[in-house]
Amino acid sequence: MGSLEDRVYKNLLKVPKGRVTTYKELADSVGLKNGQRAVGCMMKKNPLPIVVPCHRVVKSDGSLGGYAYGEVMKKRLLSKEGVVVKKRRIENWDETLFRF
DNA sequence: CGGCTGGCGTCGT
DNA sequence: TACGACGCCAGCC
Repeated sequence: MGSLEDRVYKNLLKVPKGRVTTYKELADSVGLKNGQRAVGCMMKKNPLPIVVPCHRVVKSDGSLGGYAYGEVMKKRLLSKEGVVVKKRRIENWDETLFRF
């Protein structure tokens, strides 16, 4: 507890369904100014895939980015939560993006 | 302990 | 708007 990854996961849990956050925002929220890739690594290593919704983490330009279980699955999961994804791009970006 | 890779970001072309 | 190059931080070999 208290480790970097734990803080990342905890912050990610704050993101409600139907909203998403970005690697940048998440990294910044834990004190890392340029830890976007580091966050990606943590998501990839995600020890609690069910509890931690890594599919709600997308790129800053509105594209979904990658996903350990495939981008298709990521898109499906997001769509199920109400996030509209149009050709690898999230619609209503400012409405969908959750800010800490 | 050194080097490479990766679910990325930002800037320049 | 799309693509390429460089930079960043945390793991893995």
